[in-house]
Amino acid sequence: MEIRYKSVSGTRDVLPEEQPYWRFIEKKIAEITALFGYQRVDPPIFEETPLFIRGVGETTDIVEKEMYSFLDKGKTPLTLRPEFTAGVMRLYLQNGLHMLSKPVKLYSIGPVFRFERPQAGRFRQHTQFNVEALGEQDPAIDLEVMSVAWQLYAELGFSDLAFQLNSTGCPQCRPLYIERLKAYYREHLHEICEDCKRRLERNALRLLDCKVAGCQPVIAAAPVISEHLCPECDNHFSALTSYLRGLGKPYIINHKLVRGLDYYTKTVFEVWAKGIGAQNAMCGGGRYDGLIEQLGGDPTPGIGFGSGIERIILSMKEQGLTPEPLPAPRILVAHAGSAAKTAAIEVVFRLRSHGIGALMAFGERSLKSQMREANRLNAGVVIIIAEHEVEAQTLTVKNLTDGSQEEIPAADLILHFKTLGLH
RNA sequence: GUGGGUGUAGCUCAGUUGGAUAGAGCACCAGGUUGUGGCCCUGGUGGCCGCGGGUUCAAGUCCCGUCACUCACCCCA
Repeated sequence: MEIRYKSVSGTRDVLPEEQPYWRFIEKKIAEITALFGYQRVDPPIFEETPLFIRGVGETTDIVEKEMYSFLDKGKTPLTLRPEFTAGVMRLYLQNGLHMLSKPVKLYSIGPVFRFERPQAGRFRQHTQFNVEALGEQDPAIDLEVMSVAWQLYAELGFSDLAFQLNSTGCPQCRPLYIERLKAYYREHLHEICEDCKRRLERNALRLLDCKVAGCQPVIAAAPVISEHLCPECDNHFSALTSYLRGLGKPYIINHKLVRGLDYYTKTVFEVWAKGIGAQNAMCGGGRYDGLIEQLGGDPTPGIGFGSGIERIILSMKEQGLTPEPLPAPRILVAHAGSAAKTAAIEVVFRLRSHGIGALMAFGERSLKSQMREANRLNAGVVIIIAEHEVEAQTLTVKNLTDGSQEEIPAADLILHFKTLGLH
């Protein structure tokens, strides 16, 4: 066999063996969002390119070099969404959701696309669970949004979780802090790596999460943003942390936690996990109070997060967390002889029409082979039909768990299995 | 864009300092007496050894190139 076509770099196939993870996570998401009162929206996978340029930020890496952008046949510049937030904000404004009473609480789930070099826990197409709460500045909603993520991971079986938490300030206080940070770094220019020299001019906040060993002492002594917040941001942050303490949710204030996207203000947070390679964030998000106005709406606060499903699954596997199994038919119908095969087909369809899952043994193979198949498929019961059963108008029902078998009238088929509770 | 690692059966991998028809386990198929699974036994299907070039009497093995995958940096979920 010659493999002529293969999947595109950075994309992956989700095979049957991994499906239980996906169905389990989707089920938990549906339950938890319902519990918290979040409503699902599904924006399209592609939007006009300028939406993302404005929404994500012109100078971010995502916009500068990671977007899947193209012209359609009408020459309209389009882009496969690199994240959810911009599209959800567009959806919110265009459909008049901003006229609803606040907060408007929304979630989405689906693929996003970024042209990056793939590595462990990072793909060019990955799936995000995305939550947004719009129109509310109360720090209690920061807590609520974070708790959606928290509860999801907890119900999937994760333990010992802690939020990484920080505030990135607002347009009032952040620029002052950035100036302080830059001034500090200029005094230490000779001690930092080349990348940091570049960051100093392009994206100063990123200086704080450089991983080069030589830069660590400089980072450790750098000015800390939490000491440079304006009174409003400071109050917001301390209220949030007091709520977290009140609930007994562990959190770690991480002065080095910054977001790569321009729109974040005040609260930023991540949840870290093991088993996803050098990537540690299973979830990342924060507050973006200026974004909606920037996209043409009225000034509206907002907060949200994105969580990568593939990373959740990687981490579940790493930690040995198993999903619920998917339902599968427990009955296989085996047969020997052409009259028996016709009867077998009828039995399979009769079972299914009564909501009882059943599998047909295809082809004309030995009973032994069909029994092996039943075992492989994890069937609990095999119905055997051969010449004798056809003549006697009966069915042989074998229980694979204990090996017992009995012969029942063919007419009693449905009654028999309803009584067994196998449907 | 930069660096490291790896390319042998559907999957996980052996393959000794270059040497004969390229192997194992798993998976798949068949058989192990009349119409019956799991365990076990036997047999079978399945590989341009990533691709191209070079060195050599001889290349899966050595050299060069190339592509792919992978991990890490950058950045991010």
